This record gives sequence, structure tokens and C-alpha cells, in this order.
Amino acid sequence: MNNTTHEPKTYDLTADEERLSHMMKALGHPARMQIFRYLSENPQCITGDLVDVLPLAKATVSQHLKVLRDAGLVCGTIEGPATCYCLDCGNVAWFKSQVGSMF
Amino acid sequence: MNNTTHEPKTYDLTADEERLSHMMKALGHPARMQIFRYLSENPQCITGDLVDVLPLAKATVSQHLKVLRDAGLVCGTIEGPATCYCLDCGNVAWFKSQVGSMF
DNA sequence: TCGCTTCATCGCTTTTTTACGATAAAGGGT
DNA sequence: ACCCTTTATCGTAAAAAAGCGATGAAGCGA
Repeated sequence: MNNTTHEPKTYDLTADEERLSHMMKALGHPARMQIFRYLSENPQCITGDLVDVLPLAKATVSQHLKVLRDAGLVCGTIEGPATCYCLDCGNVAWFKSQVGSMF
Repeated sequence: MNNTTHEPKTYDLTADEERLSHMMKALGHPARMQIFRYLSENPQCITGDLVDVLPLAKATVSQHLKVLRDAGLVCGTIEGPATCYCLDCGNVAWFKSQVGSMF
């Protein structure tokens, strides 16, 4: 409402809210949403599988996967010459619960 | 997994998933997350209130509000010379339920 | 009607994101 | 050791988003 005082009251986000926003940003791109859904339906899949399914170059898919990894939504483990990706269930659960109790 | 067939099977997003991604993108910016939270705590507030609270110029806040409006998360009604903003509760509820049942 | 207030939009610049080809790293098979 | 497969990263170009001052529209009060 109207802030008649002259104190510079800020409304900064909490660390959790910032993390949440970061995750939202990661899923706020159609290609990454697709990757996320694909991983939820096809756990333990390989980068190449995503490339086959998406209309994007390998480098681009790799980049999107990095965004999802940095957001904590996905984790990839090196499996021989390939990299096996799957959802980070713990963080995904956290994400859901945060959204559920928002705000 | 491995798709040995040669059918160009695509994994397009559904309309709902696209809408969801659009909403996520809107909240995937710290300033807009702040606006969203502020609106949840201060319903029926005016653009100027947000400007006072955020470290951004009027034009920028207006632009962020438009993004939130376009995503359906917020709605603004003209109230005299001002514009009164509040959360679009219906769409917010839809958003939450979608995330809850994801995927 | 004349200001005053409130806000959205326009025009512009700067920054960030997206996308891709080319290159490099790294394991597995022969 | 050599090649083949699978990926990540680098460099770069194009597109999108963020941010702001200036301008204009629109209501309210005197």
C-alpha cells in the first residue's frame, strides 16, 4: 500500500524464492519443458535420445541440459562414453512443494 | 530410450504444457517473482506501490506487469486514473495444480 | 477548462539467451 | 595404438529480453 515513511524498505526475495525463480526460468523454455517431460517418461536416457526427439542441434540440446542441471532439476552421470540423464527427484519434489505453498 | 524406428516421432508439448511453460517463464525473473509475492501480500495495489518497492523505473515495472498479465497470472483493472492489480486466482490455482501433477 | 496524478506505450540501447558448426575430451572395442 | 561413438565446450551470429527516458492518454479535482 502507500509507504508514507521514508525508510527504504525493500522486499528482496528470500534465498528459497530466488532458487524457485531460477528453476521456473529453466522450465520457462519450451525445449527445456520438453526435455523435462521426456526425462520423466524415459528415465535414465542419454543425450542422443533427446537429440533424436528434439528439432535442435546437439550443441543446443547440451546447452539446455546444462541449464536444467544448473537449476538442479536434472542430474547427469557419466556412463562410459555417454552421459545418463535423469530428473533430480529430491529437488523436483522441493520445487513442487514450494509452488504448492506459494505464497 | 533408443528409437530404432525411422518414424519421425515428435514429442511436442500439449497446449497446457505450453501455457505452463509460459507462466514459468513469467515467474522466472526475480523482479516478477517479487511483484507476484507483493501482490499476494498486498492485494489490490497500484502500479506506483510496486515502483516504490522495486529498484526499477516505472516503465520497467509496467513492462514486467504486462508480462505477468500476458501469462495470465495477474490482472489489472482500471480504477480511475490508476490501475489496480491483483493475482488472477483462477489461473494461479490452475498453475499450482498443473505443477502438482507434473508429470 | 486547466492542471495534477497515474500509468501504458514508444523508441532506443545494453545485456542475455538461443542456436549452431567446429573442435576437443574421453571411454570402448578391435 | 587406432578408430568409432558420445558429449561438452568454444566461438560467433541472430534473436529476444531488460531497462529507461520521453511522450501521450485518461481520469479527477478545482
